[in-house]
Amino acid sequence: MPKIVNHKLKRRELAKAAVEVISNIGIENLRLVDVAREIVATTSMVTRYLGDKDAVLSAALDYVAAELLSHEPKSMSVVELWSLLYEVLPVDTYRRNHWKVWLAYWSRAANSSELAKIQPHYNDQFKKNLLMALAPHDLPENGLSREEVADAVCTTIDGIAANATVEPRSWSATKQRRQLTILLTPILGAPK
Amino acid sequence: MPKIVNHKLKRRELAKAAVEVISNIGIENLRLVDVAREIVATTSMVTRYLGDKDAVLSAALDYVAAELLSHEPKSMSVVELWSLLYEVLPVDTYRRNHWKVWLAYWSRAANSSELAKIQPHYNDQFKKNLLMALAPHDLPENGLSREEVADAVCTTIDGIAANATVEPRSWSATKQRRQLTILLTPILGAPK
Amino acid sequence: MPKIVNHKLKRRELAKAAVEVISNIGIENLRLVDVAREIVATTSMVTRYLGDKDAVLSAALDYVAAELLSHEPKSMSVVELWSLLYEVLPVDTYRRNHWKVWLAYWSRAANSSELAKIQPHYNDQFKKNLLMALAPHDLPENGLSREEVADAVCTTIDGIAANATVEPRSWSATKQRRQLTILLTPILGAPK
Amino acid sequence: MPKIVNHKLKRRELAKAAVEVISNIGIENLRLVDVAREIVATTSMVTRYLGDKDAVLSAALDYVAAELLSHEPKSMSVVELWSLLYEVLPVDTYRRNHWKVWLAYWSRAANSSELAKIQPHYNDQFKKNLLMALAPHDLPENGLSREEVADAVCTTIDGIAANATVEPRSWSATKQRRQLTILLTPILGAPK
DNA sequence: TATGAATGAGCATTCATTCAT
DNA sequence: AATGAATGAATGCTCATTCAT
Repeated sequence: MPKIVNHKLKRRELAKAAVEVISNIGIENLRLVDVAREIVATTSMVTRYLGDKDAVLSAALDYVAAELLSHEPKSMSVVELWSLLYEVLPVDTYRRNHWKVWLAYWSRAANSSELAKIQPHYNDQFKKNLLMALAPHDLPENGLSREEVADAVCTTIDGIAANATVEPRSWSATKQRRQLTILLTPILGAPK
Repeated sequence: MPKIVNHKLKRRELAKAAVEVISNIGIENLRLVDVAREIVATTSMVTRYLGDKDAVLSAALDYVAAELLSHEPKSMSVVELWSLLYEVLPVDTYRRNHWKVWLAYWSRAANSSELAKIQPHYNDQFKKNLLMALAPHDLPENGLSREEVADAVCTTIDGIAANATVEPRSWSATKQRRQLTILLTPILGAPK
Repeated sequence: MPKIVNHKLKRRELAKAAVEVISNIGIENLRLVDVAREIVATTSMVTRYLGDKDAVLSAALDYVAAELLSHEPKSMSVVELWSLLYEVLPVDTYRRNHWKVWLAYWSRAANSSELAKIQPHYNDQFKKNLLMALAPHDLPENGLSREEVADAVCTTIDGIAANATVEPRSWSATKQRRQLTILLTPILGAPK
Repeated sequence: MPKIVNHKLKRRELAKAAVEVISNIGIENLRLVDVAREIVATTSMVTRYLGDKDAVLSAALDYVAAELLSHEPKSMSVVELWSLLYEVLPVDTYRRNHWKVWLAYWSRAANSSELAKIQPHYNDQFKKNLLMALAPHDLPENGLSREEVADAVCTTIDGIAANATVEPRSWSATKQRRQLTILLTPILGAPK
């Protein structure tokens, strides 16, 4: 009987390698062979387990999104909520690398209806988790629907992340958190 | 006798073509020859006047940024300020195309210190204009520095634009403006 | 205890699958894995039972030739003879698929002495059957040897089949039979 | 000003090279680089002037068809007509090589509607020339339409050529001509 | 200055074959 | 006997770049 491999695991391993490569050299320079070398595999294995170049980006996105969505959906205190949001920002190399994958995705998705289909899936999930977290809280009286609040959170995070990923020098962790606080306090209530 | 060409004009013409191509097929698929064909020129002219692929992107970005910065820096009424911000959003195909260039830029700039140098230049200019516009106004009492206010504006616009460009279907012009209003009213004061 | 398989049967099964694939996608696009999938087997089984690509084509040819030669060699009436010839033509999808295998064979055999060896074997058999069928009949007085008659029959069938397989639209069953009748009546005598 | 090349001529030169390669190693083994080497060019030139692999076959077919159709369409004596038909057969290496291209075409055209479109074009032209050649003659009284006569000629030639190309050893020039005579005399009248 | 022919490195992709189990 | 994982050579095709005119 032949060797049996865990496909899911292999895919995950290769997806992680893809994240590494994309964040290091960028999607535009990504060669399948780079992804392969990252884990000492062959190009053929990349195409076998992940597929073509767009599929590689897809898998990479899936990998980083999984992390964003890794926390259990549950109601949480205001303090927990804010710390969750702070954690998502590209405040260190690790997070920044993940955001680079998002930027790469945005760029390609803008011209690929196939890829564009993917983001809503993750976004919806993230917003659903968010709404669950907010569930028990009284939000400031500002006449916003919960849906609008969720969108505002996503928007703000994306805006900060885009800038901070491209210009990490001028967007310190402190500055990122400060901006998040400025924009979302009126909507979520102060982090306190 | 050599033909005399207006370099500046030729560059601009080619840069516009580059914007067209990037927004149509994406930076990752852009070939120099596509840019050339857009205005019935040759590849050689693209490299002569613009340079390599990164330079083409640079020129395209310059072209779309020029529009953002086209309005005269001057103080303006609150109404004027808000309408300026509304106009920047990717609410129609034309604007969306311009934002696609920004997304392409973010993606590559995240891995090219050369390209990363460019954005701050435009951002600073935009923020300077913004501060000049805000100059005579009393902002809401919220303890923010003018610098922070300007950053918040940029951040919000970028966040909305990123989402709306990738998913134009679910981000109507109305929804974009509503989000902008929600996030910036506490900071700039109500548009009214 | 090793599983006992009927080699002959397995070969036949795979050969049939090869015919299917060749007539569907063409020999030039045929991948061993396609043949395998056709009967839910593995590539390894194809190579084990049939061999490499040329061997696969060989087996496919053998499969379709077997059908041509399936009728018992025997003397037959003129009516029977003509109906046999009519049946060989690519008048329906099934027959056309078989002829596609012959066309594929011709193409490769023209440059492979190995493959070229095969056809004479089938042709001789077919002609022998034909001569046996003709045995009791008085052919038209035209001074042809029996060998030449047999060649003429083969030639005519091949010529019609080549055209009708490539352009089924303009070669209806009626037209094929008509052409056969036109060309062979002077040689075999009228069908009726 | 750059060097200007005669595209038509270059295409023709490359098409000839393609014919050479196809007849030497077969379409299934044809690599673009082989075609290129044949005339000391590069792969890029092949794709530039001819296109992809199917286009190469197309061009090769066009080249050999041009020869078949090279004679001026005109009415001719019976003797001239027969000698024209004799000349078309694969009686020598040169002609056989051309027929190999047709066999390669048949094989692929059977599964490519794109390629299948091509043959009728040449066939119609050939038949038109044929009809013009036949115009002044009284054909044998056999109740055939001129169209049917033309088809019978094509069919016979194709049938002989297919066999003679695959098995040149057993299909001498004499045998080919003899077969042609046998089959077409009742239709066209004796060659004499 | 401008053209476009020619180059050739680069890369994704395909697929027969090998081999461990 | 059979599986299927892994390999890696092979190759079509792309495209920036060079260069002669």
